[in-house]
Amino acid sequence: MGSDATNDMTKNERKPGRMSEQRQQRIRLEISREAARLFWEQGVAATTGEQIAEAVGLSVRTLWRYFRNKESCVEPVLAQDGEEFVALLRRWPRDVSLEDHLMEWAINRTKDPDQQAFDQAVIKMTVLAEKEPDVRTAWLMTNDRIERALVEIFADRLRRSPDDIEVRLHAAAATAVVRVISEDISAALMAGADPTSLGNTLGQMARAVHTATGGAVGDPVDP
Amino acid sequence: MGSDATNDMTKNERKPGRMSEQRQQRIRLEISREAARLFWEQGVAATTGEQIAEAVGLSVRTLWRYFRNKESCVEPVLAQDGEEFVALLRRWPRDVSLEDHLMEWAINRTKDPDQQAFDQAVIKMTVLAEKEPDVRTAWLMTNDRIERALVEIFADRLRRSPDDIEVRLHAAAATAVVRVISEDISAALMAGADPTSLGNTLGQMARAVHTATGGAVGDPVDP
DNA sequence: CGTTATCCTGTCACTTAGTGACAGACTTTG
DNA sequence: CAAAGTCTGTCACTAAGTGACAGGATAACG
Repeated sequence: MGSDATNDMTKNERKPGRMSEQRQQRIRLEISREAARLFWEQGVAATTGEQIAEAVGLSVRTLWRYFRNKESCVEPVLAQDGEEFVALLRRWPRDVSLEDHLMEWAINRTKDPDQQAFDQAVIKMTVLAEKEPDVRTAWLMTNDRIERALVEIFADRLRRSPDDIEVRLHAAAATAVVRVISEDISAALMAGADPTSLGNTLGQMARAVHTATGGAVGDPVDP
Repeated sequence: MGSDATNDMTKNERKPGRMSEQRQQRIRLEISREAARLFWEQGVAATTGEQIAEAVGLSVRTLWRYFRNKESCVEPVLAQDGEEFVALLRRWPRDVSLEDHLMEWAINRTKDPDQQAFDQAVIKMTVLAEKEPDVRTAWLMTNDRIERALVEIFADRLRRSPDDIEVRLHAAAATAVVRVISEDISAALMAGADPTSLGNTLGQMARAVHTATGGAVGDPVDP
């Protein structure tokens, strides 16, 4: 007695037949890419779940096991940049300003060709989100998740509670301005703008976050 | 020639059998109330379109003519407070601060009992939006529309273009903080908080908007 | 390497969401 | 009242999404 069997692992309980988290995500992303392609080519309404499933090589039933509805199929693609941004903020050193941190990242950033092709899909979906309501809901849900992540990150950085209303306000405002700038950049790139001016837009993001949080987030803080 | 017949009205083209805009909105609101009630009582998934239609006394076909899908049925209820807020901002005099304007409105506000019962539904849906993904998408879409309205309002007040990125950033940040405060208030009221402290929260909103816009929106501006 | 416990997946049958077409009731303008 | 156009319900239909079950795949363990 006193020992809960099969429960003594510290974390990450991997059971016999379960497939790796990584592989799950890969499949979700694969589905998302195809869904994004089809949505772009023929519109959301004209694209059926069957088409998406077929494009990926899955049964329709399995598709609905990975995504609860058609719109959410594009979320992994839409979340791409946001996740990267959130991951970047998690590594944000306390003694560095946001602008410097983003800039340094922009410089060290590697751009493999596969990634670039993928970025194209992200841009397309972000632009599509302006017009297609179903894609827009997916886009807004994605940003909602980013906001929740930022609450944690900001709380940590400001040494405040994630329940603190001010922290939540800062996270919401920051997410909102980052979203708008993303939309703006996507629209510009789609219109054929020069991508080399991207370093500038990261600075713009940093400044926008600083402004939208009333200066609370962006400057270095004491360790 | 040179005269496009049936097109010479200045605006508001009313055609023979068309019913008034007002009546349309009333029906939408009626549907929304019933949908909100059912969603609250039994959850979204367990509520069918047929149930909503029956509760209102419409055929299912007609229900789908008023709303393109199930989630969006609650949008009119969720939009209630937001629309009021937007209407309030439209009447915001240039020589008055946001805080003063909101406060004055709070004082002159009449509270008839039917309205109060309705507010209860708004609060319930706002709280429900925290957990139920389908209601959350509706809530986010509602706030997205508010944001677009704020772009126009801010552009007008700041005498800038609605396409100006800064104006859009201000609108996005402002909408975001107002949304978070709304969620906070709703949660508090649902938990049984005293509604008389509401005057204070309007001040909080005004200050949050001022902060989130970097001080650009909130102060009086010259006429 | 084989066993075993657990999963992931496909098939099938099913309910619900949502749409197109058409006919009749209704409503506003003249 | 007449005319023109809209709103609504009925019917038939497609597509979205789920529950149940059986077989194949997979990771842990010996």
